[in-house]
Amino acid sequence: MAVEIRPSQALKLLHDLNYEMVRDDDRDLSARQITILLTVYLEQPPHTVRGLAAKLNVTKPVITRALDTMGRMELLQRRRDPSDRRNVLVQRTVKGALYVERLGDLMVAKAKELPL
Amino acid sequence: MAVEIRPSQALKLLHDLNYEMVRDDDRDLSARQITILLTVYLEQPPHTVRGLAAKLNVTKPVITRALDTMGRMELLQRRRDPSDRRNVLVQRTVKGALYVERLGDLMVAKAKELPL
DNA sequence: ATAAATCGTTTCGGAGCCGTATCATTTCAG
DNA sequence: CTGAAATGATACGGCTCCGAAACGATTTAT
Repeated sequence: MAVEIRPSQALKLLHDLNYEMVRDDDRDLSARQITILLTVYLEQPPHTVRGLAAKLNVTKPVITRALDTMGRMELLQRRRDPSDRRNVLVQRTVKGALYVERLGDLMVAKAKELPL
Repeated sequence: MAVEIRPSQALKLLHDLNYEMVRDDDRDLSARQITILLTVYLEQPPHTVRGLAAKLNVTKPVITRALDTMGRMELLQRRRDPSDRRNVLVQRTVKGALYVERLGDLMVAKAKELPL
């Protein structure tokens, strides 16, 4: 039981966070894209297209397209698996790491500002 | 300083929350839609199209379309302002209140499960 | 009364994402 | 060595959303 938070605080935190993301960025990531990004950055590699699709309960093209988009944004990158060249390994990037770090810091800051 | 949370916890919370929303719902709300919804439910009325557009730094048609979509979902409803019939007042619905409540509870539950 | 301003909606062409089905490449089994 | 299986990418038609511009309805100012 690490983090104690009340529903009204949780909702305000969620609001403030989304608000910042909508206001700052022109293009905001979808819930699916954020989930993919955070999965790659928080969970143990390796991450494959098939594995991510199964984990998120979506079809493979969804992952492929998300990798196209987030690859263009340089938040994630593809790497062919050398040991089985059918696989594509999804890996972090410097830019993506900075983005995720900024997101975590923003959330911490917003949580600190919450009223009792 | 109400809620203390570390960046790694914040990111995991964000991940888990988005993960649930992606897995459960077929159609997930965009960041913009969530922000509009929570603004209406958390901040003081009245909420107008123009006011919401200015607050979120988006164009008016974005709000109109979001109201179309979330109106079809019965999460929000439009009401003509009787005192100035040019205005549209954005109001809560029973279904929307339940949705928001469920969202807050889900976030509280996920926060509770976070590792130290 | 008429013109200007305000407000929300609609239209338009363009872009992104969806799921299904299919494809090329690579690996594995017989 | 050849055919089946596995993996990720692509083609397709459909749907939603986007910003800019134009529009109708209403209110306010002259």
